[in-house]
Amino acid sequence: MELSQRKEKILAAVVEHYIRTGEPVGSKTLLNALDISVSSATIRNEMAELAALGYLEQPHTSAGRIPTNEGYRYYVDRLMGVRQLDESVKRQIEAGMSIKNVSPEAILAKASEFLADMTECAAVSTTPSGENATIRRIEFVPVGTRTGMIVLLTSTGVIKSKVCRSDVDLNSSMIEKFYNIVKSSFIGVPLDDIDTATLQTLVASMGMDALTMIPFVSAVSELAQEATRTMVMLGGQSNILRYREEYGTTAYELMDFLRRGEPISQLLANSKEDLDVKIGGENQFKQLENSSVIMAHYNIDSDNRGSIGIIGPTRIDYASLIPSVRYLTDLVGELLTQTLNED
Amino acid sequence: MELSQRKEKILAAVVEHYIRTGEPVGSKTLLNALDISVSSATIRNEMAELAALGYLEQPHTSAGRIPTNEGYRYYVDRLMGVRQLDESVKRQIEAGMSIKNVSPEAILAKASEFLADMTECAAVSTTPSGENATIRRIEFVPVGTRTGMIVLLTSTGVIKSKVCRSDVDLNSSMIEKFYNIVKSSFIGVPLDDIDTATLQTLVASMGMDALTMIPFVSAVSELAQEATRTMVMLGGQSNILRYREEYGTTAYELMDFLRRGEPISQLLANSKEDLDVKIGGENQFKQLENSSVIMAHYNIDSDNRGSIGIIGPTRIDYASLIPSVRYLTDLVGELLTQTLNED
DNA sequence: GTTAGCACTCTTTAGTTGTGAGTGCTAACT
DNA sequence: AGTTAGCACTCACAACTAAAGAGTGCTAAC
Repeated sequence: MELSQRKEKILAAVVEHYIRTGEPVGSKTLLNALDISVSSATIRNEMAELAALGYLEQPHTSAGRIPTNEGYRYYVDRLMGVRQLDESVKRQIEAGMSIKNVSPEAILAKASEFLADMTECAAVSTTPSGENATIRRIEFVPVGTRTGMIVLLTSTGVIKSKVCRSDVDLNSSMIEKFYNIVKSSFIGVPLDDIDTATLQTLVASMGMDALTMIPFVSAVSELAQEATRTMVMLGGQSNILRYREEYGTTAYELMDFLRRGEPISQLLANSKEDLDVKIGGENQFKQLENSSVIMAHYNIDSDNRGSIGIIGPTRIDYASLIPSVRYLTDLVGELLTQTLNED
Repeated sequence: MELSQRKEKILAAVVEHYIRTGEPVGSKTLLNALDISVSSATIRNEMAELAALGYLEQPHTSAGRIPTNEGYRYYVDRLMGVRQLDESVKRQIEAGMSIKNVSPEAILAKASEFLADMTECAAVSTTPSGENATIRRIEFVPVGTRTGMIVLLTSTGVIKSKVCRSDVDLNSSMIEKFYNIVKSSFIGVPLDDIDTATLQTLVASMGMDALTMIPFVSAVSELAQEATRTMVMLGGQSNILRYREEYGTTAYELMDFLRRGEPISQLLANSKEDLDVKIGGENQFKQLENSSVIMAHYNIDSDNRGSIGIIGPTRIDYASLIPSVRYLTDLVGELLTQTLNED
């Protein structure tokens, strides 16, 4: 649906004013905000048509107009200036993310935290998906008479470790056996393939050694699962309360939804675009019907991607937040690429 | 201040009724709740005196009475029956905490999460303090041509690891040198002593090897710091919103306060009692002036203790939550002792 | 197509009134 | 002296009314 230039101008002004003030905007207000030489009556007529087209709505008869979800959508797709990010903001983001010598998880946790503070929204991020990753290496580090730490390194550069406990005292022949098992059954194997079925056949084939090896083998399996699972990092839940006005009593449901992680993970994974905006009901989850999500994706390599996003009310400041999310996401992508590929 | 038996009965009834309903309680209501053969007028007189003594207050002239902080305090200290925990609740807690093969952090995170769900309050826990802990062992696991994982094991059984990156390719002589440094300068050293000053003298004494060793040495130092730092695990922030009524707009401040971690850590550490209840303003932080904190401490050994607590409105159900917090904390203490002492 | 003008709608705020819960006090009772 | 019935009093709360104000939609003229 193509709108006249004047309608577009009016729609944009309504959206921007409403985003700024949270108040329905009337024809007179627009007259001031808009440098257009028509009267308020004309604007009223145009607004009435915009309402008929479904881009604006009235909370009640004698109030100004507010954008509908379709109104926001039109604005985001066609009207919003693709603002270039201020140099100062860029530097602020870079400063915020200048942490080093840390794990991918810590980088992403920091990203959520920082993005939440910066945008005053709730922020989420997911760890790299690591699809098709295989086990590159496994090490066993004895730390006690019966305990050792197993370190797993994936082909995507992720390192996971876990302490495990043997039922009997460790000795060098056991460790040797463990490394044999690792070499024959784990190295080069895709992480997804390490399921309980595989482990059972493996254990079965070990004969009388099985019992002592079980803790080690299952530790490897848990590590493999951890390395596969994309984790969701959540930051700034409390920012939801900044928008009490628009959320009312549903604030609790939203916070609870965010906490769950799993649906967020789906939400982010379902988006194929490089950068995606979902407005209100466009989100598949009803808990988000009054929220907008701005999300971007980072790519470490073709098999290894993740997402970062913010969640706020539908009257979020799209024009200035979208570039921030994009820039931060790109930056995190670079940081992760560095971290994971250097060795 | 010693109250007459009848006054105590009335105070207890007011507290319990108010905790249950959230409504100010009047003399007639008490008449029903109390199996006492006096008239409402007598109760009114008694309540007036309790108010004069500072144990009760009136939101406004023509409303019933609600307990003051002092009222709650008297109730908690002297009136509340030290209820024995139901067997079913015990089993519920045990079931909730039956996770195995995980790190102390994961146990405590789970404890916060579970306790929050169970009590419908926000819950916090701190990792063991590890005072006076020393470095027991350090291992280096090569994982790439230039990267390796350093594993640090403390005398208290805590294991921390970190990936670090060398500026040059690793070779066996470097690793040997690293182990020499470890043996001479780290093993047996208290974690607290590993500060930047010590490291500088250490690096200075290494002469020309210093440059290549710096990443390793500083990684050890970071690990030592991580192992010292008590972390705060937070669960169920969203439960704050269950008490919108009592928190109103301060809900945001409270959530923000919880998120900070550091003050929580102080709060928990400042309590010397085995189990401690802080009511409203008894807390040193003004963000908690409308909240009560129930906290308990676990002891792994004399140098190694931590805390678990819940935070809710002052009209929290002390009688039934205190035993739950205590039981869970004891259980976590046992779990951690097992985890940390077995090797 | 645009605009001035005006009646109309509907929210918001303030003011009014009535109701009910609950108190505090007094005087009588045990 | 402690207890109780009785009653006047207070005050939040809800329901209602009135006035104000913002903003619209429509009509008729430009």
